[in-house]
Amino acid sequence: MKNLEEIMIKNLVIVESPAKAKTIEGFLGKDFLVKSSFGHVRDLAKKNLGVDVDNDFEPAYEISPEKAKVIKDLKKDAKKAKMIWLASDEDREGEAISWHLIQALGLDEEKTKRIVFHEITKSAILEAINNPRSIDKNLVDAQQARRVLDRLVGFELSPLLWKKIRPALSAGRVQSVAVRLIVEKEEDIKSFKPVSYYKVTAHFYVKNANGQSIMIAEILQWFDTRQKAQNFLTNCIDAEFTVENIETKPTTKSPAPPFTTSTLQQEASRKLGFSVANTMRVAQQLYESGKITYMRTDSVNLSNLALSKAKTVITNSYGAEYSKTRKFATKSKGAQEAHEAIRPTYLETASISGDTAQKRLYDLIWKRAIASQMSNAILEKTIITIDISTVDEKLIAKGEVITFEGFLKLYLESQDEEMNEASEGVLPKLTIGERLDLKQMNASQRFTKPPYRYSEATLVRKLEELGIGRPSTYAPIISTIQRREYVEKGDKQGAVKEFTTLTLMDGKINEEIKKEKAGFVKGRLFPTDIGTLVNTFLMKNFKNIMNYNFTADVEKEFDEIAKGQQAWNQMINEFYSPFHKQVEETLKSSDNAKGEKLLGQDPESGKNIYVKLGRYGAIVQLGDTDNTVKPRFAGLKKNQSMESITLEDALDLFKLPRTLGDHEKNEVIVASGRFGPYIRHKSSFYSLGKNDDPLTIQLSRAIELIAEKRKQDKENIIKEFKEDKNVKVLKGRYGPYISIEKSNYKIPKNRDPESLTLKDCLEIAEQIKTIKAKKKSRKK
DNA sequence: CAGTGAGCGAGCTTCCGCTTGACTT
Repeated sequence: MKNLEEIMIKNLVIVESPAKAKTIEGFLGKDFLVKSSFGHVRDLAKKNLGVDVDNDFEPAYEISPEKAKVIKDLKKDAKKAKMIWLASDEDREGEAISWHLIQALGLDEEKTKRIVFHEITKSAILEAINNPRSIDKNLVDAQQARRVLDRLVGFELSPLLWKKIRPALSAGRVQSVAVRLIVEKEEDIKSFKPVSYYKVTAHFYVKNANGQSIMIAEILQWFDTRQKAQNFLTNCIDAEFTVENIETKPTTKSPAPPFTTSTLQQEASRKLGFSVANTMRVAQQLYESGKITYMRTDSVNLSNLALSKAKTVITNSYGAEYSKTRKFATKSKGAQEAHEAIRPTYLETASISGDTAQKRLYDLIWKRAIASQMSNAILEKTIITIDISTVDEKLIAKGEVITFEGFLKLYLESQDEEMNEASEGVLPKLTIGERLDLKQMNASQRFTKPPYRYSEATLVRKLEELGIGRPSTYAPIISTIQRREYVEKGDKQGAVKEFTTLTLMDGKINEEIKKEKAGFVKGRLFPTDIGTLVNTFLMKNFKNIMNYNFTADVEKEFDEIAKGQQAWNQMINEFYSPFHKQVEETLKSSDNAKGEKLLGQDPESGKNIYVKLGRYGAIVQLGDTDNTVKPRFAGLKKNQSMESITLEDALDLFKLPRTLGDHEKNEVIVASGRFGPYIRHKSSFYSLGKNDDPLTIQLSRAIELIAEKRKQDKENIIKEFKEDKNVKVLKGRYGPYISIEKSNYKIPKNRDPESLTLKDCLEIAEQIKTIKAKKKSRKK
């Protein structure tokens, strides 16, 4: 039976994703075999440049090693099929995938057809089958131009960094600009000078249904000095407050469009605290289990089927007045819209089974998609203007009441940063001309805020805004720039700030100094020394590549190629000739790219002290390298940076290592290493505590630390063997393990660590070693 | 988990965009 089926394959359809293949196969019936290419199948040669720059930029393509099996299987199926339908995505990359498939599979054009659809519905697919076309070579060429340009930029700039700064660094059209954004944000924050101002608010007693309450109004103008604020309050001491005007106007709020990759990443970060990578991992699980549509998309479009389904769901759950069918248009630069927006596959399914993360992300996607098809919310905004008899300034109270919830019943998009405290709620019923009874008036000191550092999600938003990167690359970009150590994710500490408040109450003005702790923010992106250094180097020598518009500009050219108005290798030539010259000139210039900076002279020896980038990070150097005497080096501390370190800081760093004295007839030395400050004693190492300062620590404290560590080590011993002192069973951070000389081995779960014999230990170690060796050889 | 850093200079590193898999017989 199985054989019969295989022989009778009439049609082979190739899509990009296996989950998609499964769905489509269900629509098409038994005459169609649907397979997946798993994305691109060929790429430029991994070694060397992969592009022949002397021969019209001829690309050297090879089947990606991890795709060898895919190609082998597809070849087998293609041989048996009467017709092959290439159904990769309808965009530049998708067109190229189809073209590469023809080449890699050696397909006969006579029996090959290209079809496209951008929603996975039966009707869309049948329509596609009925309207096949041939490969759009112009679109393929646009992709080749994109690919070759990225390779040339990446593989010429990176080696330049290896020579000029340090090995294994990288640069590219996308990652280098992402780093630039973060470096420049940090510069903006550093140069920011907060300005203080005074904001005046008044509290009035008012009557409402429950008796008495308080209404808050504020002066829209700010006072730039304390004196002006105080003068204003003084003028108000004997003032009368009268309702001058009440303005009420209806306004509406519209729902946000359904999710794209970028908006999903942002909202999951704000509402669920997910990292970009986590969001994508969970979304992939939802997609593979058929719960949501494709999660890498730049489109806000929903299929007609989804629109009508949403209408039914909303009408049934909330009533027809809550439904409003909307078509959203994509705004973002360079969007290619090969897919639908991200939405639940079955809109009638409001919640799913799965783990907590899956449930929460699904809930977010469902609410966002449904809300996007709901009516506007209708609000009533009220503005009450209050006259002050003694001054010109007016007090304003703002209120907002929802008269029809609409989509707000379900979902409201969050903001990235804390909004100004707009106390908008229900206002009391007042009449024009009514006199108001003042409880108190405050003039409170505020400070303008520095720019916000990027989080992963806000960086993605910025990149998308600039048209840099694609839905499939936002998460990898973020991990690349962190893996290269250009950028670090860290927390922003909230600093305590003092501010002045003046209060007018019962005819008197009181001054009070208050303290306020600014919010602690998690997961911000900070540039590292090396990130800053590489950015400075690239900005100096490759301003054109680093330009925020570079991608947008070359995209315009890719579009021309796609329209057949320009040959792709001609476009690349026009870019490459000057670019390559730039690279060669930069290589020649004996530029000091290690960021070396003279901090001053050592007051004792008069030798120069520099800060620069060493092989393992930033270091300070005492003495010059051209002398016969070897200079001294010391690494910077964790919280120091090349940019801000001073001569005094550097001199402190050279005070280590220090000898504290003798203990057990051996010297006790304190020094600073890769993992922070430590004590060395009898060739053993002891880390300093959090509150110990290596510059001031005393011998007594060091002895204490040594004793503590010894005690801890003893407690960690589960088992020792008299026969072989090198083998031990120990308790570690990740559970019990076997230590043999300097290597550690995890104990299998089904073994009891207490009862292991020496022979057992050696056997376990041997097993783990052979498994590891196998894995290594397979990787190669 | 390990406590370096120049110089000498083998052989290595690197891009962006598409997609998930993962050992045996």
